[in-house]
Amino acid sequence: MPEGHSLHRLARRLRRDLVGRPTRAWSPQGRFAEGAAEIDGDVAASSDAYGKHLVLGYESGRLLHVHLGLFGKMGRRRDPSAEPRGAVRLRLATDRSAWDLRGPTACHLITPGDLDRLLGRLGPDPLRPDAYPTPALARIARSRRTIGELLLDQSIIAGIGNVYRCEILHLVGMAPQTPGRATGEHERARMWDLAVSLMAEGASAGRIVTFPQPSTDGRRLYVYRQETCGSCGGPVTRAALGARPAHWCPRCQPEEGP
DNA sequence: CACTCATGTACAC
DNA sequence: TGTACCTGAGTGG
Repeated sequence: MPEGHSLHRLARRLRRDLVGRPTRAWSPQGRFAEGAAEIDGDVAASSDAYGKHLVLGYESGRLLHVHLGLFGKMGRRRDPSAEPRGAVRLRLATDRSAWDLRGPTACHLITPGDLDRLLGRLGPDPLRPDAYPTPALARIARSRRTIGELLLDQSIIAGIGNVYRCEILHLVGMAPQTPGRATGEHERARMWDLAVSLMAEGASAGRIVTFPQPSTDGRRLYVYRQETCGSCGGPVTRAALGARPAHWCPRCQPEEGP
């Protein structure tokens, strides 16, 4: 699940649950024992998502940075004293609940300088109200890289993952191989607007839905990991683009010139 | 049941 | 460039 929408949803739930409360922290699995000890008992002050990154702030000024990666999870337990199950990297518990972090790519305490550097290498996040997309869209307009690669580059736009990339390209009718510089201004603006609206819906719903609901066959996506295209019913093509498999409909998303 | 693959980085080499 | 992360949905036997 963890594209940007999941992290924003998680940040909101953690904010509701943790902020303002003294929070016990420890590492049942042991791999974050020292970091957890540093924030143990601290009062949580903020919970924010930036693209796919989660940052919890504490009243002491300490900052906890989490990136879930591909299969990291952070799940809520109602009973704060419930026994952790499995490989729990970090448990955060207040008087009302506990949160268990498993399998993250990153879980570190960071300095304000680290946070600045992190934010400095992220592009605008469609889910942040202050996001300013103009320079990012201009970079796409100048780039010889493919639009499929550019949409996954977190330093251009932060928070889009493989599902949203494929779905957004379908909705604008563009093949992922299209060079950034071959995209039109209107198409670039529409890709950004789609990212904003689709990811906001995903954050509220808790899952990615791009196909109009209710769909008769339970379909939620047009092309990502689909056999047939949700628009025309034709076969969906799958091919690695950069490191990751892209899915698109060659009929609805024709390749354009360079 | 065993096995593969996945919504993604981070780091070792 | 390859591997770690070590979850969980889906597939096949």
